[in-house]
Amino acid sequence: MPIIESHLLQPGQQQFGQQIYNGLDVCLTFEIRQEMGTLFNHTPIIYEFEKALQAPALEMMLRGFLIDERERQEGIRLLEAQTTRLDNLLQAMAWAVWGKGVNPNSPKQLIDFFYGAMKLPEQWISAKGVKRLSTNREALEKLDVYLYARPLIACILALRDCSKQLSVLRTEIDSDQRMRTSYNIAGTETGRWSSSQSSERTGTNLQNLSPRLRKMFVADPGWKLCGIDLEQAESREVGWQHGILYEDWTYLDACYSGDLHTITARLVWPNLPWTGNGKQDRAIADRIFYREFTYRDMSKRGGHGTSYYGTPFTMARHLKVPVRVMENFQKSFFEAYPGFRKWHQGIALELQTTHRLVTPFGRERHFFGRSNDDATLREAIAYVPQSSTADRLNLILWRIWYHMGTRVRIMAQVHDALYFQYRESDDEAEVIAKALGYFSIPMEHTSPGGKKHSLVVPGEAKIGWNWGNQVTQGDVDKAVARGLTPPRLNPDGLIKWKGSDSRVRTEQPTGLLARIF
DNA sequence: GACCCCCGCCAC
DNA sequence: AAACGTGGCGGGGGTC
Repeated sequence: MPIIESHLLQPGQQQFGQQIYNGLDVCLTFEIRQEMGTLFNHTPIIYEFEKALQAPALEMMLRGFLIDERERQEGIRLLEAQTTRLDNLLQAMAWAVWGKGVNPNSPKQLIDFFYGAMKLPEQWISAKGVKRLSTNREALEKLDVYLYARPLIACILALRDCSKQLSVLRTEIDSDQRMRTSYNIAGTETGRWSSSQSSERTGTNLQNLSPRLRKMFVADPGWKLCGIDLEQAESREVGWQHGILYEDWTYLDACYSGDLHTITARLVWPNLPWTGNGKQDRAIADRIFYREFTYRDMSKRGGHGTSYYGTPFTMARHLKVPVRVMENFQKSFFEAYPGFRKWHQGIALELQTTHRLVTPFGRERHFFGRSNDDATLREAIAYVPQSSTADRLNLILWRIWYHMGTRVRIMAQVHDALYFQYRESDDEAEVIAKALGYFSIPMEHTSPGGKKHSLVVPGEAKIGWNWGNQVTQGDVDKAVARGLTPPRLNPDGLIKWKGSDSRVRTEQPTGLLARIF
């Protein structure tokens, strides 16, 4: 709260009032810093690390990401046309039902419409101990069995999807055609960054863009984009915990095997005719297990939830399979990887005793929730792998920023992936190899028997001229053959880096060269 | 009109 | 009884 109501002052005085306010604010920060000195009984390594991250974060925030205006306008045009078409349909149907229109983005109106006027069965959801009527996607999909509601539901879900995408496409960008975000380095419980609209109130969160919206983010003229993901980062951190704490290396070994999900499928369903041959076993894992789900699908989607103490009930809902199926899956999964039970119990014990966890990166977190509450336990179980992955990625980001200097420009951070651009005139293979070199973070462990183990999380690089994935004519043809809506061509999009790229940029961002040169 | 909460939904 | 974690944003719709 400003100590002087700024609207009561003249412009000159207003500035003075804000200076007083800012001055006092800085004093508070200073006092907190002094107190912190007495709190640390060790080198405040994470605090120093986060201070170091300010430089690359601020650089990204100042730089912004170039927007291809033509692509943005085209996206808006297509979505507006689709919205008009769908909304006309929806309103015509709504009038037929209750003699007036309905707003697909108003839960209140939809509750009146579906559960009142149409008398469909009410769909209740419960969250944080509160039950409420819902018209979210899951609720509407349950109403989809009523044939007369089906076209309405299809329209509403499609319209929500359109409006969600339009809001991102219409986000205000800065006058230099760049979208800027504000990264908050210390904004989460785990050490992940958060991202929100910029300090000028332009731009938006750049960490939750759906893939089809990413195409409008493009490399600067003369530059090319590289994105590097951490491969199975959280799973490997989980496997590492099982190993260093309980000497169970089964899960980490499965991660290293090259196909975690097929290995899991082998362990969970040992009586299938596995051969030990990678290709043949993959084919077996790709057989249908239940409805459209393959054994491998179950291992992949069920494994992640089970790792984080998901209940059979929730996971069954998520995968849309009977609870019984998930119960059997979990039982086998825990037998296949005994480290999970020990790890979950170990964390529960830690919550009861120290209320505190420390990650392999030295990040300490105190848990203030009730230590016998399942919700607290789930937070704690997720903490170490999620936090470690954040610190791992940010350490690599810092190294690339610090050591590669002006050769690269860091563009974005998305929790387990980073994006930078490099000059098209540069030696592409060398730049990427150098960046990948910074992904090495050695962690070693010697088992009681003397066997050495190490944690390795490789980086996987992609390259292109915009942030979308490449879409070729072949991809379009494939979609048409399957009767799907064909995706839009994107020859300049990201492709997996395999040592070279023979492409040439086909689309130059519009109206920019004149502005820059 | 400013402010706030709820809802739904996007990402990793 | 509750039901897998971490975030941020826009629209609706209420209050003041």
